[in-house]
Amino acid sequence: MAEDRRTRRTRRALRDALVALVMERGYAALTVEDITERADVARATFYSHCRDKDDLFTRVTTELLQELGERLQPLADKSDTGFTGEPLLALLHHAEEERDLYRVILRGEGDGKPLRMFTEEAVRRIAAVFRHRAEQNHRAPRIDPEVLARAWVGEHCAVMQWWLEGEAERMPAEGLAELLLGLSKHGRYWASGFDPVG
Amino acid sequence: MAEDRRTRRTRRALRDALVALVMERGYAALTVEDITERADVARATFYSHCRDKDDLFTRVTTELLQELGERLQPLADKSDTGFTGEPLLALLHHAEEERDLYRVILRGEGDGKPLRMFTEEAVRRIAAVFRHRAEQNHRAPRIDPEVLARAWVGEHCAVMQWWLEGEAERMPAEGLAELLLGLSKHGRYWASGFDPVG
DNA sequence: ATCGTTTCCGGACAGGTTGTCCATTAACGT
DNA sequence: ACGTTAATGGACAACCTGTCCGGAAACGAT
Repeated sequence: MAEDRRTRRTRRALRDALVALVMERGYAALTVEDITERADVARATFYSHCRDKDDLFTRVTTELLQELGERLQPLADKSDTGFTGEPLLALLHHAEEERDLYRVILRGEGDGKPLRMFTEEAVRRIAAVFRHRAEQNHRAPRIDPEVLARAWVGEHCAVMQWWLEGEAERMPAEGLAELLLGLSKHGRYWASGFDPVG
Repeated sequence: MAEDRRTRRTRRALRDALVALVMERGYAALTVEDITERADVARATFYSHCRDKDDLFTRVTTELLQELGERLQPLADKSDTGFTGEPLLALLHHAEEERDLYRVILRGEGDGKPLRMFTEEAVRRIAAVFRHRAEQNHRAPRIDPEVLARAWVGEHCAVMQWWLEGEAERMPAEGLAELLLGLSKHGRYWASGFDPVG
């Protein structure tokens, strides 16, 4: 009643084939047949699982997001200050484990929907954090939490992408988390060793 | 000897048709024939100008980037502190004028190349600014200028996208420039009215 | 206004990809 | 072992692509 072993195998194979091939040739260049061939699955079978290429990518992204959510769940409750330290670190570790998939998503491969799903989800979470802060804080925020969240996500995605794309050995996740926290707290002027005048 | 009036007309028509149609239906759903039909140009003519759809989008993006560069050129020389105030404002005004094209690019439409062209160009410029600062500054930067630049671009693109996608009347470019400057200088903790503890 | 050149047109072409169908075979869970 | 469910392979029309061509039209320069 749970789930047929065959469907599990097929879906996994399609997922892996997709990620591998996008890394090799880029999403746009891929044919459904390329994917099924690599996955060692009949082309007709593909269509009994997904509407099309985009649909496959979307499903894979959804799975990833759900898995990430399950990891963040327990951590979000503990730290009331929001997305500091532990949750951020969990994200980075997850990205390291699923490196290729993260790379492919952050590059904006596909119709752009996967990246949009990822960022929108992130914006929702982070905006909630900023709003939460605003509540239990005396001062009103200087900038709309929604905008702040988009800024946060934009910066973090860009840096994460740089981190994941690096050829050489990567900086440890802990180091990157420190770096990002520093940026959030003090801004880029501070980070560049520059004294703001204005 | 300059350029044939016909080619100018054709290229412009193709460019406008592309932008309009991507806004309406999204890049992926477009056919070369859709574009030529909207542009009122024969399909064969399209191929005497561009290799394919992606090529057209790439060319359009190149033009935009060049135009932007020409506007930034004179300003970059004046302000030695780098990308503060005027150049940022010029960027925002340019984005406002070419709103739809900017939107389409920032959404990551196409094969993602246009967005990559845009961000890579931006990273180059901004990284140069951070390096320049590092030189004529006593303290060494706390974070690699390259990373700092990617963070800058990620944040700014995200906020710009939010700004350009807004349905209602937008905040004036001057206001947004202030906001972004504040983020660069003081970080998001400051912006959220939150006192960094660590 | 004419003339040589360049671009545009429109129609046709083969090749590849898509998404759907179906009858048959194989694997599954119980 | 049995009934059910999924995978297979092959065939199908529809569509889109990129390329080619001869003829018509627009161009810039004289």
